[in-house]
Amino acid sequence: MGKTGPTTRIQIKNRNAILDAGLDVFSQFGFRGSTLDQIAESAGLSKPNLLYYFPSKEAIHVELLESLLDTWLDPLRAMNPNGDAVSEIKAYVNRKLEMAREFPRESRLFANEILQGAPRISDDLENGLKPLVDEKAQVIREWSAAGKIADVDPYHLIFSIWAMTQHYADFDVQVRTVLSSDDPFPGAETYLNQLFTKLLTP
Amino acid sequence: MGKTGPTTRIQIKNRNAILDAGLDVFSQFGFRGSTLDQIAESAGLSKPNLLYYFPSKEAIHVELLESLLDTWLDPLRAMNPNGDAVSEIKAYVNRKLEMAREFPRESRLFANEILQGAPRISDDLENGLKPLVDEKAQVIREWSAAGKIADVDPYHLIFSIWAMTQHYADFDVQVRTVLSSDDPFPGAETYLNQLFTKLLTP
DNA sequence: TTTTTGTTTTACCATTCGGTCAAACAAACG
DNA sequence: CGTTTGTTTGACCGAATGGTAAAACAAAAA
Repeated sequence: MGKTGPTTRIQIKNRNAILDAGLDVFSQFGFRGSTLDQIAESAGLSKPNLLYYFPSKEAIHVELLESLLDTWLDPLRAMNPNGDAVSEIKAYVNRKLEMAREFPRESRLFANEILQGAPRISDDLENGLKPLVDEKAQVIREWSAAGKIADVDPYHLIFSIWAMTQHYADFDVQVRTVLSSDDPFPGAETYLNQLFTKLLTP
Repeated sequence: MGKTGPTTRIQIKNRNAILDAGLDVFSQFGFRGSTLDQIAESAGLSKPNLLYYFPSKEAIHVELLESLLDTWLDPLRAMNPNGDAVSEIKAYVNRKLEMAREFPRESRLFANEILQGAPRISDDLENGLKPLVDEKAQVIREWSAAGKIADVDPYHLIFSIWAMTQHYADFDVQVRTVLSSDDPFPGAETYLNQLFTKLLTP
């Protein structure tokens, strides 16, 4: 794969297989705990073949993280400053909860990276996540000032949304142990809607 | 160290140094991502010397986790069924937040283990954590039934307390990036007290 | 068909890993 | 003192790790 070749179908297929396998493995063991052999086997390729598509273990990890952070922030981006304040925030909560259910591996990949000090995406946090959060925090602050929602710290509000929704993906094992493996998501949705209704209603 | 020797001062000192170093390293890289050399260096010992006090890498990890889970659950145990319902729950929240501030390494060690599927403490979750949570959930349910707090799902209430308090330890890097390295804990305490007051007041 | 381009495999390498062993060293005790 | 007990070290081992080289193989273009 010298230069930026023509990108054959087989390349697309194998790169996707590798990224999917990498997501499986990295999200479970973190970067340092994952091995190329694991990823290769999970992708159905030999290790040298895998390294034909990606130059290194780190390259797979970085590509996963960067493409992730974008989609991960989509629900927050979608929060509409001109919509109904309480509904917008609750819709954001529900979208985040939906992502925790649909993409638990992505959530855990991200959690692993942050837990370990975000060595590979601290720049993206600073340049991608922070400005967006600042912008949306300002929107929330204005909603508060206008009396459309209760007066809450917008940053900690956002943190609490992240924490409670991602908890169901990241701490899945613990949650299911406590709930005896019932599907936690229906109950979580009810609880979170109740919680944010009470918190935000002015 | 054959048998259960007399436990000299030097043993106590070195075992503690190893456990502290293990906590440092494991909490940052997870079990598989940590190496004995890292732990040994951090403890100021040679690797063979370290293995004179602990039979294996896993033994250090298990000892850390098991001694942790107990103290980790202390704040929940301390929730008094005969106290004032709202105050008891809010006191629990504050104790948990305090632990996240005082013992972030322990929080991250635990988070790492759960993230990776809790391979080494799933038994303790089942036999230690779950019964306690069941017991306290029952207490909360009775508080709800007696009209002392609002009607909330007790399990998801507990999950949300865990999620929001531990978030400040586990996602410390992200939180500090967003807040530009202000100490997040004072704001967190205010926010969480506000949140749980609104949620729980009947 | 030949040639070129793209793909996969086999064999391999240097380093790091968890862990062992025996010998050296230190402390305490008689 | 000498001996016993407890502690530390240096040398080492087999397995796993991330990664490479070159050749074999496949597909398509000429």
